[in-house]
Amino acid sequence: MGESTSTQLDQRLDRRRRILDTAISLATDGGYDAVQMRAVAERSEVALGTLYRYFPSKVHLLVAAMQREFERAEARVRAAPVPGGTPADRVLHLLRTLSRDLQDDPHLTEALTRAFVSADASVADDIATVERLLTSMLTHAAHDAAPSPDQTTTARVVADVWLAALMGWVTGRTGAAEADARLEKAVRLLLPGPA
Amino acid sequence: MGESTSTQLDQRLDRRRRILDTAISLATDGGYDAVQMRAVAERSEVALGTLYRYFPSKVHLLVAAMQREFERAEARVRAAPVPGGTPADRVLHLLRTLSRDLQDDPHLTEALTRAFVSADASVADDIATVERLLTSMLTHAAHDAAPSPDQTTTARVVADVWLAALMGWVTGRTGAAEADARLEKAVRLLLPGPA
DNA sequence: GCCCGTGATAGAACACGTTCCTGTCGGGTC
DNA sequence: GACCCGACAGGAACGTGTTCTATCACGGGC
Repeated sequence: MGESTSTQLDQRLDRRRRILDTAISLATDGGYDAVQMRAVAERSEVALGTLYRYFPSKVHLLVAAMQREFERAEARVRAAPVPGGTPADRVLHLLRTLSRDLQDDPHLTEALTRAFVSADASVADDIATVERLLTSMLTHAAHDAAPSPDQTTTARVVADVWLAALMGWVTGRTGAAEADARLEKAVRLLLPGPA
Repeated sequence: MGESTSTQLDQRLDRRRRILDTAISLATDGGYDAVQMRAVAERSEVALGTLYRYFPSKVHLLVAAMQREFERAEARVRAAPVPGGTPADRVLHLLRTLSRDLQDDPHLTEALTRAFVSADASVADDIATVERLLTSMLTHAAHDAAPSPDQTTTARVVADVWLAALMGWVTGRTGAAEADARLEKAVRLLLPGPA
């Protein structure tokens, strides 16, 4: 019975993984609009109702996918120390790494960003998790030790600016270069670095 | 003929004004979801196709409404000098005024914010206009003279944080008080003020 | 006076997110 | 072994943003 229970759990986890994989794949190919719930269900070989049982909306699905991606990114960040002499340098290095990853998959970035910004109160928990992962990466890059409340606030401000830059880039309002420049400006204003 | 031409133009402008009024009214009552294109058309007494001729999408419509609201706000800001002894104080005063206006109409704020963040490349121009109005208000509050490029960048960063705070508030992720606190923190970090 | 193009109207039609219903199956209970 | 229950498959149905079609009204040029 222990075995059969774990098999059921395995099936459930496997379905969930397949769904998230499909969502990421469709998003990578065609962005937010290409992640159509019927298509996700078909390619994941689950019924539409089952998809909705696992993720109660398209936004939930994509934010969950974002969460998984961020967890992997955070693991990578934790694995190796962030290079750079000052907190500002290290944070910028981290942000540039993230930006590069994102720009490698523009459609995926567009899909996840659109989902993130169109999340409503019902997704607040998942959004909070993503926010925590991001600020955690930032404070880890800025300071080795546990961050002070003040440093956490600063990290959140940086995250805000990053989100806004991402939005500007996704909506074609600002080029990648300008987004980077604005981000650098903000970080140098906010974090200690060389004069 | 001069008269008839101007009559046609008047009709066009009047239709546009009616549509925007309706959108604002519906948004004020019920937020983003209540601004349904069929309802806007009916209450504005235009056909659905006409509505789409004037505004090619719901997002365009709401961003145009946002633009009109911001133009009015900017006129008010320009009309009287912003009180406060330091740039930081003045900017915070302005932001608090704006926040109060917004919190007076939470549904309208939700509607306009959702539209703003779900804008795609086809709305880039209107979005840019809104951004200009906002940064213009900010630099006007911070400095009397024409702003330097550096000051403009700072204003944009403040605008980014403001947008992020707005999103957090709209999505129910952060309370109004916390949003205000984060904004204050950011402004004091970014702008010159009392030590 | 007549014709034509332009923009308006009414309404059907379509796309996709979401909900709902019905039947089926596998696994635990007695 | 019979039974029951919860989860899933398959698919219809619904709501709303968006598009399309058919028709009409008006104002300017011949």
